[in-house]
Amino acid sequence: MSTAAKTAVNPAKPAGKRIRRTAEEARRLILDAAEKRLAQQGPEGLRLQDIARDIGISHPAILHHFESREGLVRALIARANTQLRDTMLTALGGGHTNADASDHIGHVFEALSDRGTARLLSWLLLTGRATENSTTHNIMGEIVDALQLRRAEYAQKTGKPTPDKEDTLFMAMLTANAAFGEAIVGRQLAEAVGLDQDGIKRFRNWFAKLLNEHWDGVK
Amino acid sequence: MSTAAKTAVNPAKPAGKRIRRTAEEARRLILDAAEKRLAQQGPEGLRLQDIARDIGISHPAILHHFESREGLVRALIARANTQLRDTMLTALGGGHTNADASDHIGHVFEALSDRGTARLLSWLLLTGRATENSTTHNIMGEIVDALQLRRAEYAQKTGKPTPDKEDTLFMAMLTANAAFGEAIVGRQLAEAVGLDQDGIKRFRNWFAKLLNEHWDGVK
DNA sequence: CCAAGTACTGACATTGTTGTCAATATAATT
DNA sequence: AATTATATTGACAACAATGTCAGTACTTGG
Repeated sequence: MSTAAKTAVNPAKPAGKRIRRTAEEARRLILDAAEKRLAQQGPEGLRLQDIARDIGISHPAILHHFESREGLVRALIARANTQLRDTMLTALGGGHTNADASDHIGHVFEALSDRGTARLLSWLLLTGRATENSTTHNIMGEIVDALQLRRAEYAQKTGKPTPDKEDTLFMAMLTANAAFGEAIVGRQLAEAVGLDQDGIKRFRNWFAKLLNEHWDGVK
Repeated sequence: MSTAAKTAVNPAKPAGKRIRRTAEEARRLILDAAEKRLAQQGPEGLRLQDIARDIGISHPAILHHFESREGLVRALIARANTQLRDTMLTALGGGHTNADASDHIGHVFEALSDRGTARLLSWLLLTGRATENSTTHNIMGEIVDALQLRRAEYAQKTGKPTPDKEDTLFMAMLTANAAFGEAIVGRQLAEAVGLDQDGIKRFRNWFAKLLNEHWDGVK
């Protein structure tokens, strides 16, 4: 009986200007927006509709580029990982041939805690999603190796014995832990004890110095 | 009109044994289950139906005890905070009159990273829910004060000058950051570099020793 | 043993979010 | 200019999660 007249949609289609990006551009835009929301509002702020609204597109567009929400998350993980590795390696590698290692560790520290990278990765780890990802594996290994190399050079130059590799590993681990911790509780903690931005800077310097002392003075 | 015959529900009510707890017991049970799920599966694992299923009740029961999901979360925050403070203060206060401060810091470290407390708090911080809570405020302040006191005593006993309070603050901050970091990335990092449980223990000892050296050797 | 209070449940309402689909607009190519 | 490819959209479908409600069963106090 009343089966018909259901296909009629909207007779008036005024037609609008539509921004059309390249797939790559669109993906980048979406990932940026997603990352921002994640860093600002935490895990529960990752809703397709919100992200879409943030950049003025419709949410199916996101689905078009990433298949599913899960796909978006995966892409987010992948990008965060490569970004992290790049930042880390340049922080360790480029130019600073003469600087000591605690300086390098400081760079690693900043690479981790700056931007939302650490927060993002923290969430991924909290949700248990980054388990299968082996990138962390390689990163940590590379860093420790690089550090150990520098320490060996430094030790030879100053005539001291080459430090134990586990000691280097622990320095790197402490740095990573502290950096992640700062990314999460840093702001809270800082304002809890009345530290301003400059105080945080002093803290980082203090930490670098602590590592330096240890670097020089290890048995 | 077919308005009637809609009130008829289930004619057969076999009646079943029903477990009835005291309100307090029920609340504790629910909070435990919620905490467990949060620690295991992260933020997205906090669904009323799941929690209810875990302990064999219906999800409206949870709502009955906590008003709303938000109420449950609040209760979770409150309990985590008091638990944390209690653990911290006993770790700092009781009995260890002669132990040095890095030992105390070790206790704080473990109090934070043991159980799921740090993970739980991390999630709360990541979602920005613990902002208004002033407990962190007091905790951190108390700890730093207590530490500073011990350092002053220690300094006087060994004839050294009383160390700067900011130095103590930074030691506490580093410890907190590292503990939180370890709670989140610790396991990942450890297995990434091939550290077993014993290795993690060695790392903690190493860290305590590092703080000890600094404690003694500060200018 | 009766009554009152309340922990608890099943069914339903409501809302919000992901995902699907056909249609449309825009850029690139011929 | 016409054709092809695809980025984009609005409307709808499907589902999941919180919340509501009337009614049920257990405990306690008289």
